[in-house]
Amino acid sequence: MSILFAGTPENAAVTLRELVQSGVPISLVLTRPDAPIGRKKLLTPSAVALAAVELGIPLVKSSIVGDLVLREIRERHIDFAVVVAYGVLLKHKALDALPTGWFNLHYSLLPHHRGAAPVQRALIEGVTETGVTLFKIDQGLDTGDIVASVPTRIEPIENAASLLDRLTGLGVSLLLEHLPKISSGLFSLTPQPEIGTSLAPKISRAEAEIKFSSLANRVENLVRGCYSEPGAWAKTNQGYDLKIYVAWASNIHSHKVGQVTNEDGRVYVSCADHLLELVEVQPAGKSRMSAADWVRGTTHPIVLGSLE
RNA sequence: CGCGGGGUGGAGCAGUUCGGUAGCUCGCCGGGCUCAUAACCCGGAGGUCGUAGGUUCAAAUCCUGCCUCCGCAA
Repeated sequence: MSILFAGTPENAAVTLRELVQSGVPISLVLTRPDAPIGRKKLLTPSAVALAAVELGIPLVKSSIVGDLVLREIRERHIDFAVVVAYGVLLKHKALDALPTGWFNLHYSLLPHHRGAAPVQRALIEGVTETGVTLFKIDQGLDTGDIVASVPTRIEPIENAASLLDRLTGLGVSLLLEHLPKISSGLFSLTPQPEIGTSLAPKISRAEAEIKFSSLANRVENLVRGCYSEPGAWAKTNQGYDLKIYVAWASNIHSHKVGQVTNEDGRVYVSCADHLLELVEVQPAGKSRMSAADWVRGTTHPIVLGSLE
């Protein structure tokens, strides 16, 4: 038995480590190539690449599953692949290269939230339930037949980062339960429902801009969904952008939209209906800080949002 | 050489344009008022102003190099 693991970001690396620790026979790891990161454009290996090296597992870095990669796969007699946030769409040539197929762990209850940002979208939309789905990859975007899934309730305090952490754990359990079945061929495939499909593309910076003319809990959802990347943000009347990392909708009636007020040591910004309490923010060019600290240092009244 | 903003007592900032012995809002310590308090009053400690050099009678402030944190863009 020989399994390929394909993935790129941190939660995929966590999954890889857990699987290996539990004795899953992973004989090859596939990840995206080193990418330039940050202002200095330092070529940085992916989290999965680092994990593979650490675990001593053969590693292939490629964003194209072409002949070179497929040769590696054949040489190692890979039976099937587990894909967790690899970030590359597979063509049929690649899909056909494995006898049993490629299986993707997706962080939503398919067919909801197909695409790159299922966790963030679920939070932004304010749904109360999501989950993890294991499915066999076909040529579509997260459209393959389902092996298994597990639902979970979204807690009111969760953000994209903490929810992803939790889903990662659920995903590992789901894999540990079903990989043996896939190995032995004792699994069944269920086509995804045709109704209820939705797409969850990556969150753009433009989408992460807060409109304080919307309801406070909608803004809160955006803040939670955008944590910590890309980070919900707004323009200030001081000329710089402010990222808002943690904020909670209150039931206090709002004043003038976008106006920042300081009451009883708490910092609020007015939305359409209620005040949103700001907890943790980051002015452009500064480090993250508590909203109280941010307000303490300001010398003029602050208004958030585009001044139109 | 992609664009840009910072580094000032424990925290967040002002002061830098027009050099001249460090300020604000908090926190902390002590005391007071109070049934009590995160409220109020009085007092106190705490800073080589990132770092190295230069200009000057005098540098947080002007000039040069370096370190470092961060936003945008990729």
